[in-house]
Amino acid sequence: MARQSSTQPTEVELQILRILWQGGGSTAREVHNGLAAAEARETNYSTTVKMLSVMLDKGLVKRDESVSPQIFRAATSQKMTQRKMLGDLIDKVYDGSALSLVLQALSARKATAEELSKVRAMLDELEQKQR
Amino acid sequence: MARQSSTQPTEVELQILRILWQGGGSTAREVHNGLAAAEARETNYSTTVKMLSVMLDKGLVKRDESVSPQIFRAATSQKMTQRKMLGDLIDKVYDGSALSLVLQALSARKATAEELSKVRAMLDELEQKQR
DNA sequence: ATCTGCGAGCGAATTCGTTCGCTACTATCG
DNA sequence: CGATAGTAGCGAACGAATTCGCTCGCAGAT
Repeated sequence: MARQSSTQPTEVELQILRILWQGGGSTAREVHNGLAAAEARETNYSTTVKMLSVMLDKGLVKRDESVSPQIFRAATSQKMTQRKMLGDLIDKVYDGSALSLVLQALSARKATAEELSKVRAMLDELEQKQR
Repeated sequence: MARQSSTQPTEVELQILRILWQGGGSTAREVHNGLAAAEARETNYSTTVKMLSVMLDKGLVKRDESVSPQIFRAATSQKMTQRKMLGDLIDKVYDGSALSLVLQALSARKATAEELSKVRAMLDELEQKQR
Protein backbone atom coordinates (compact mmCIF):
# COMPACT_ATOMS: atom_id res chain seq x y z
CA MET A 1 0.00 0.00 0.00
CA ALA A 2 0.80 3.71 0.06
CA ARG A 3 2.75 4.96 -2.90
CA GLN A 4 2.09 8.65 -3.67
CA SER A 5 4.18 11.79 -3.44
CA SER A 6 6.04 11.55 -6.71
CA THR A 7 3.27 11.28 -9.26
CA GLN A 8 0.36 13.54 -10.05
CA PRO A 9 -3.20 12.40 -9.71
CA THR A 10 -4.44 10.89 -12.93
CA GLU A 11 -7.35 12.14 -14.94
CA VAL A 12 -10.11 10.25 -13.19
CA GLU A 13 -8.51 10.74 -9.82
CA LEU A 14 -8.61 14.44 -10.40
CA GLN A 15 -12.26 14.36 -11.29
CA ILE A 16 -12.96 12.53 -8.09
CA LEU A 17 -10.87 14.95 -6.08
CA ARG A 18 -12.84 17.83 -7.49
CA ILE A 19 -16.05 16.30 -6.30
CA LEU A 20 -14.60 15.74 -2.87
CA TRP A 21 -13.29 19.28 -2.67
CA GLN A 22 -16.69 20.61 -3.54
CA GLY A 23 -18.72 18.64 -1.09
CA GLY A 24 -16.10 18.60 1.61
CA GLY A 25 -16.64 14.87 1.91
CA SER A 26 -18.83 12.37 0.13
CA THR A 27 -19.96 8.80 0.11
CA ALA A 28 -18.94 6.50 -2.69
CA ARG A 29 -22.43 6.79 -4.08
CA GLU A 30 -22.27 10.56 -4.12
CA VAL A 31 -18.94 10.51 -5.84
CA HIS A 32 -20.28 8.15 -8.41
CA ASN A 33 -23.30 10.30 -9.10
CA GLY A 34 -21.19 13.41 -9.27
CA LEU A 35 -18.92 11.70 -11.74
CA ALA A 36 -21.81 10.60 -13.88
CA ALA A 37 -23.33 14.07 -13.78
CA ALA A 38 -20.25 16.07 -14.60
CA GLU A 39 -18.68 14.07 -17.38
CA ALA A 40 -20.07 11.93 -20.11
CA ARG A 41 -18.90 9.15 -17.87
CA GLU A 42 -20.90 5.99 -17.96
CA THR A 43 -18.89 3.81 -15.70
CA ASN A 44 -20.10 1.20 -13.33
CA TYR A 45 -20.57 2.01 -9.68
CA SER A 46 -18.03 -0.59 -8.68
CA THR A 47 -15.49 1.20 -10.83
CA THR A 48 -15.93 4.30 -8.76
CA VAL A 49 -15.54 2.28 -5.59
CA LYS A 50 -12.40 0.74 -6.96
CA MET A 51 -10.95 4.10 -7.87
CA LEU A 52 -11.60 5.31 -4.37
CA SER A 53 -9.84 2.32 -2.92
CA VAL A 54 -6.90 2.83 -5.23
CA MET A 55 -6.75 6.45 -4.23
CA LEU A 56 -6.89 5.43 -0.60
CA ASP A 57 -3.88 3.22 -1.18
CA LYS A 58 -2.06 6.08 -2.83
CA GLY A 59 -2.91 8.36 0.01
CA LEU A 60 -4.90 10.72 -2.17
CA VAL A 61 -8.02 10.38 -0.05
CA LYS A 62 -8.88 9.67 3.55
CA ARG A 63 -11.80 7.58 4.68
CA ASP A 64 -14.04 7.81 7.68
CA GLU A 65 -15.05 4.25 8.41
CA SER A 66 -16.83 5.03 11.62
CA VAL A 67 -19.98 5.96 9.81
CA SER A 68 -22.03 4.11 7.29
CA PRO A 69 -21.91 4.69 4.48
CA GLN A 70 -18.25 5.63 4.74
CA ILE A 71 -17.21 9.16 3.97
CA PHE A 72 -14.29 10.00 1.71
CA ARG A 73 -12.33 13.20 1.88
CA ALA A 74 -9.47 14.55 -0.19
CA ALA A 75 -6.18 14.10 1.61
CA THR A 76 -4.68 17.29 0.27
CA SER A 77 -6.34 20.63 -0.16
CA GLN A 78 -7.28 21.93 -3.56
CA LYS A 79 -4.83 24.78 -3.08
CA MET A 80 -1.92 22.46 -2.51
CA THR A 81 -2.77 20.32 -5.47
CA GLN A 82 -3.19 23.35 -7.66
CA ARG A 83 0.14 24.69 -6.59
CA LYS A 84 1.89 21.46 -7.38
CA MET A 85 0.28 20.94 -10.74
CA LEU A 86 0.84 24.51 -11.70
CA GLY A 87 4.50 24.21 -10.87
CA ASP A 88 4.74 21.09 -12.95
CA LEU A 89 3.12 22.71 -15.93
CA ILE A 90 5.45 25.66 -15.69
CA ASP A 91 8.45 23.37 -15.64
CA LYS A 92 7.26 21.05 -18.33
CA VAL A 93 5.76 23.36 -20.93
CA TYR A 94 6.87 26.84 -20.02
CA ASP A 95 10.51 26.03 -19.46
CA GLY A 96 10.23 27.24 -15.90
CA SER A 97 8.98 30.69 -16.76
CA ALA A 98 5.98 31.54 -14.64
CA LEU A 99 5.90 34.90 -16.32
CA SER A 100 5.05 33.64 -19.76
CA LEU A 101 2.37 31.45 -18.28
CA VAL A 102 0.81 34.40 -16.55
CA LEU A 103 0.90 36.52 -19.64
CA GLN A 104 -0.67 33.80 -21.67
CA ALA A 105 -3.34 33.09 -19.10
CA LEU A 106 -4.24 36.76 -19.07
CA SER A 107 -4.45 37.11 -22.79
CA ALA A 108 -6.07 33.78 -23.52
CA ARG A 109 -9.12 34.12 -21.38
CA LYS A 110 -10.75 37.46 -21.47
CA ALA A 111 -10.93 38.73 -17.96
CA THR A 112 -13.46 41.10 -16.54
CA ALA A 113 -12.45 44.51 -15.32
CA GLU A 114 -12.99 43.33 -11.81
CA GLU A 115 -10.66 40.43 -12.27
CA LEU A 116 -8.02 42.62 -13.77
CA SER A 117 -8.13 44.92 -10.79
CA LYS A 118 -7.64 41.97 -8.51
CA VAL A 119 -4.55 41.03 -10.40
CA ARG A 120 -3.42 44.61 -10.16
CA ALA A 121 -3.91 44.53 -6.44
CA MET A 122 -1.84 41.41 -6.22
CA LEU A 123 0.87 43.11 -8.20
CA ASP A 124 0.90 46.05 -5.86
CA GLU A 125 1.23 43.77 -2.93
CA LEU A 126 4.11 41.91 -4.47
CA GLU A 127 5.97 45.06 -5.29
CA GLN A 128 5.46 46.22 -1.75
CA LYS A 129 7.19 43.18 -0.40
CA GLN A 130 10.02 43.51 -2.77
CA ARG A 131 11.52 46.71 -1.54
CA MET B 1 -3.05 5.74 -37.84
CA ALA B 2 -3.89 9.31 -36.86
CA ARG B 3 -5.62 9.59 -33.55
CA GLN B 4 -4.87 12.88 -31.78
CA SER B 5 -6.96 15.94 -31.04
CA SER B 6 -8.65 14.79 -27.88
CA THR B 7 -5.73 13.78 -25.67
CA GLN B 8 -2.75 15.69 -24.37
CA PRO B 9 0.79 14.70 -25.18
CA THR B 10 2.13 12.30 -22.60
CA GLU B 11 5.13 12.86 -20.42
CA VAL B 12 7.79 11.55 -22.80
CA GLU B 13 6.06 13.02 -25.79
CA LEU B 14 6.26 16.39 -24.17
CA GLN B 15 9.95 16.00 -23.50
CA ILE B 16 10.46 15.17 -27.13
CA LEU B 17 8.36 18.09 -28.25
CA ARG B 18 10.45 20.41 -26.16
CA ILE B 19 13.56 19.24 -27.89
CA LEU B 20 11.96 19.70 -31.27
CA TRP B 21 10.76 23.17 -30.39
CA GLN B 22 14.23 24.14 -29.35
CA GLY B 23 16.07 22.91 -32.38
CA GLY B 24 13.35 23.69 -34.85
CA GLY B 25 13.81 20.21 -36.25
CA SER B 26 15.98 17.27 -35.36
CA THR B 27 17.00 13.82 -36.43
CA ALA B 28 16.03 10.84 -34.35
CA ARG B 29 19.58 10.68 -33.11
CA GLU B 30 19.53 14.27 -31.97
CA VAL B 31 16.26 13.78 -30.18
CA HIS B 32 17.67 10.75 -28.49
CA ASN B 33 20.76 12.56 -27.33
CA GLY B 34 18.73 15.52 -26.17
CA LEU B 35 16.53 13.20 -24.20
CA ALA B 36 19.49 11.50 -22.60
CA ALA B 37 21.07 14.81 -21.74
CA ALA B 38 18.07 16.52 -20.24
CA GLU B 39 16.57 13.79 -18.10
CA ALA B 40 18.00 10.93 -16.18
CA ARG B 41 16.75 8.96 -19.11
CA GLU B 42 18.69 5.90 -20.08
CA THR B 43 16.51 4.47 -22.75
CA ASN B 44 17.53 2.66 -25.85
CA TYR B 45 17.86 4.49 -29.12
CA SER B 46 15.20 2.32 -30.67
CA THR B 47 12.82 3.46 -27.98
CA THR B 48 13.25 7.01 -29.09
CA VAL B 49 12.66 6.03 -32.68
CA LYS B 50 9.53 4.19 -31.66
CA MET B 51 8.25 7.16 -29.72
CA LEU B 52 8.76 9.33 -32.74
CA SER B 53 6.83 6.94 -34.92
CA VAL B 54 4.02 6.79 -32.40
CA MET B 55 3.93 10.56 -32.27
CA LEU B 56 3.88 10.64 -36.04
CA ASP B 57 0.81 8.41 -35.96
CA LYS B 58 -0.84 10.67 -33.47
CA GLY B 59 -0.05 13.66 -35.58
CA LEU B 60 2.12 15.26 -32.94
CA VAL B 61 5.14 15.50 -35.21
CA LYS B 62 5.83 15.82 -38.91
CA ARG B 63 8.62 14.08 -40.74
CA ASP B 64 10.76 15.11 -43.64
CA GLU B 65 11.64 11.87 -45.38
CA SER B 66 13.30 13.49 -48.33
CA VAL B 67 16.56 13.83 -46.47
CA SER B 68 18.65 11.29 -44.68
CA PRO B 69 18.65 11.04 -41.81
CA GLN B 70 15.02 12.11 -41.65
CA ILE B 71 14.12 15.31 -39.87
CA PHE B 72 11.33 15.53 -37.32
CA ARG B 73 9.44 18.68 -36.47
CA ALA B 74 6.71 19.42 -33.98
CA ALA B 75 3.35 19.56 -35.67
CA THR B 76 2.02 22.29 -33.43
CA SER B 77 3.82 25.31 -32.11
CA GLN B 78 4.90 25.55 -28.53
CA LYS B 79 2.52 28.45 -28.07
CA MET B 80 -0.47 26.46 -29.23
CA THR B 81 0.39 23.53 -27.06
CA GLN B 82 0.92 25.76 -24.08
CA ARG B 83 -2.38 27.43 -24.66
CA LYS B 84 -4.18 24.15 -24.85
CA MET B 85 -2.55 22.63 -21.80
CA LEU B 86 -3.04 25.76 -19.82
CA GLY B 87 -6.71 25.81 -20.70
CA ASP B 88 -7.01 22.22 -19.63
CA LEU B 89 -5.36 22.87 -16.32
CA ILE B 90 -7.65 25.79 -15.67
CA ASP B 91 -10.68 23.68 -16.40
CA LYS B 92 -9.52 20.66 -14.52
CA VAL B 93 -8.08 22.09 -11.34
CA TYR B 94 -9.09 25.69 -11.20
CA ASP B 95 -12.74 25.17 -11.99
CA GLY B 96 -12.40 27.35 -15.04
CA SER B 97 -11.10 30.36 -13.19
CA ALA B 98 -8.06 31.75 -14.95
CA LEU B 99 -7.95 34.46 -12.35
CA SER B 100 -7.14 32.22 -9.44
CA LEU B 101 -4.48 30.51 -11.49
CA VAL B 102 -2.85 33.81 -12.29
CA LEU B 103 -2.93 34.93 -8.70
CA GLN B 104 -1.41 31.70 -7.56
CA ALA B 105 1.25 31.74 -10.22
CA LEU B 106 2.20 35.23 -9.19
CA SER B 107 2.39 34.48 -5.53
CA ALA B 108 3.96 31.06 -5.80
CA ARG B 109 7.02 31.97 -7.75
CA LYS B 110 8.67 35.14 -6.68
CA ALA B 111 8.88 37.35 -9.69
CA THR B 112 11.47 39.99 -10.36
CA ALA B 113 10.52 43.64 -10.55
CA GLU B 114 11.05 43.50 -14.26
CA GLU B 115 8.67 40.62 -14.64
CA LEU B 116 6.07 42.34 -12.59
CA SER B 117 6.20 45.37 -14.77
CA LYS B 118 5.67 43.22 -17.81
CA VAL B 119 2.58 41.82 -16.25
CA ARG B 120 1.49 45.33 -15.45
CA ALA B 121 1.98 46.35 -19.05
CA MET B 122 -0.16 43.46 -20.15
CA LEU B 123 -2.82 44.56 -17.74
CA ASP B 124 -2.83 48.05 -19.13
CA GLU B 125 -3.19 46.72 -22.60
CA LEU B 126 -6.09 44.53 -21.63
CA GLU B 127 -7.91 47.33 -19.93
CA GLN B 128 -7.39 49.47 -22.99
CA LYS B 129 -9.15 46.97 -25.15
CA GLN B 130 -11.97 46.63 -22.78
CA ARG B 131 -13.42 50.05 -23.04
C1' DA C 1 -36.89 -16.28 8.01
C1' DT C 2 -36.55 -14.90 3.55
C1' DC C 3 -36.01 -11.48 0.07
C1' DT C 4 -34.13 -7.24 -1.72
C1' DG C 5 -31.13 -3.35 -2.11
C1' DC C 6 -27.02 -1.11 -1.07
C1' DG C 7 -22.26 -0.77 0.71
C1' DA C 8 -17.72 -2.83 0.36
C1' DG C 9 -14.04 -5.20 -1.76
C1' DC C 10 -11.22 -8.53 -4.55
C1' DG C 11 -9.17 -10.17 -8.59
C1' DA C 12 -9.34 -10.58 -13.60
C1' DA C 13 -9.54 -8.20 -18.12
C1' DT C 14 -8.56 -4.32 -20.97
C1' DT C 15 -6.30 -0.32 -22.53
C1' DC C 16 -2.53 2.71 -23.11
C1' DG C 17 2.17 4.40 -22.64
C1' DT C 18 6.76 2.90 -22.75
C1' DT C 19 10.51 -0.06 -23.56
C1' DC C 20 13.24 -3.05 -26.16
C1' DG C 21 15.04 -6.98 -29.28
C1' DC C 22 15.63 -8.16 -33.77
C1' DT C 23 15.57 -7.41 -38.78
C1' DA C 24 16.38 -4.81 -43.03
C1' DC C 25 18.56 -1.20 -45.65
C1' DT C 26 22.06 2.13 -46.90
C1' DA C 27 26.35 4.06 -47.16
C1' DT C 28 30.99 4.31 -46.01
C1' DC C 29 35.71 2.05 -45.05
C1' DG C 30 39.36 -0.92 -45.93
C1' DC D 1 33.90 -6.81 -52.82
C1' DG D 2 32.85 -7.82 -47.67
C1' DA D 3 32.88 -5.66 -43.11
C1' DT D 4 31.04 -2.10 -40.32
C1' DA D 5 28.08 1.57 -38.52
C1' DG D 6 24.07 4.17 -38.45
C1' DT D 7 19.00 4.74 -39.73
C1' DA D 8 14.31 2.87 -39.87
C1' DG D 9 10.65 -0.06 -38.43
C1' DC D 10 7.90 -3.95 -36.44
C1' DG D 11 5.93 -6.67 -33.06
C1' DA D 12 6.29 -8.48 -28.40
C1' DA D 13 6.60 -7.48 -23.49
C1' DC D 14 5.71 -4.85 -19.34
C1' DG D 15 3.70 -1.91 -16.12
C1' DA D 16 0.25 1.31 -14.66
C1' DA D 17 -4.46 3.09 -14.98
C1' DT D 18 -9.10 1.88 -15.67
C1' DT D 19 -12.90 -1.03 -16.03
C1' DC D 20 -15.96 -4.47 -14.49
C1' DG D 21 -17.94 -9.10 -12.75
C1' DC D 22 -18.87 -11.43 -8.87
C1' DT D 23 -19.07 -12.18 -3.95
C1' DC D 24 -20.12 -11.02 0.80
C1' DG D 25 -22.45 -8.76 4.66
C1' DC D 26 -25.96 -5.98 6.61
C1' DA D 27 -30.37 -3.54 7.07
C1' DG D 28 -35.26 -3.04 6.32
C1' DA D 29 -39.49 -4.77 3.98
C1' DT D 30 -42.56 -8.67 3.18
